[in-house]
Amino acid sequence: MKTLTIQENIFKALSDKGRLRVVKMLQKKPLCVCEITEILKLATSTVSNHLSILCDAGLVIGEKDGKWMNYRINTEPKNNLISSALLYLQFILEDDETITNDRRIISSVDRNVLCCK
Amino acid sequence: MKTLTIQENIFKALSDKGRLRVVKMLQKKPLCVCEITEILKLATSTVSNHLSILCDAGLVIGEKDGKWMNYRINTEPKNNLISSALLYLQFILEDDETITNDRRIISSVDRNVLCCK
DNA sequence: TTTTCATTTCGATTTTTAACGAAATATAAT
DNA sequence: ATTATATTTCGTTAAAAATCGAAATGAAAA
Repeated sequence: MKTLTIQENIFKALSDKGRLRVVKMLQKKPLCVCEITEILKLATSTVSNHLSILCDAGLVIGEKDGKWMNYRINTEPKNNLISSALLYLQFILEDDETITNDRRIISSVDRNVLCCK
Repeated sequence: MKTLTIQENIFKALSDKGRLRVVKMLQKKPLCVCEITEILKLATSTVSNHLSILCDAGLVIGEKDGKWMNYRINTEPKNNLISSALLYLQFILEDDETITNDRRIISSVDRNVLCCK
């Protein structure tokens, strides 16, 4: 059976506060796991899992970029349910305190400094 | 603190398959708890809880109607995030098997027959 | 006013989801 | 080749959500 899968996945993917923050960050620029980890203050494995959920929902795309994985908003969604959801996500939460703060941080950090320990 | 509340509630509210089905049913006509219970095949208390979550999210309105509570889609949302979410919900899942079947049932049942035991 | 009945609230249980650290993987740098 | 490091996978634990039945509520019907 298993109907409703696509939409269910989209809403489920967005029902987590952290994942919503990730989407709103990626709207500004692609990010790697360690950058997102630094901002969300979660374990790397947790962030990686969140990203795979967003990818499964079709909202986000992950691409290898040298040492890193670059995650970005899916710009060519197969499904118009996904593209309309992404459109909706573009204009919500723009003035939210957490979102604007997250974006301020990502615009000022250097991946090479942030990720190397 | 507690930012992201409104949107979080909307997505959380829609992240449950049963609640999504309720919204899609209410798009066709207002329904009482026992009608929805009959279709979702869940306990009355569970359905009542789902409805309160949808109401809290601002997607649905509950109104006393004689013996019953009528639940309907919120037609005058205060928030444009809610109204745009409701707009989005109008055109998704229209050809989904579960949704069309739910709607077929609600259009053919009589509340007075269905609810009196 | 007593009964009936639709709905809600409550308490408990089960299921699902989030989170973590450790280990595995894979790739770039040395 | 070996080391370093970014990410993923795995196993476990903790937190949140869904579900139920029973009891409470409240309004309509008798």
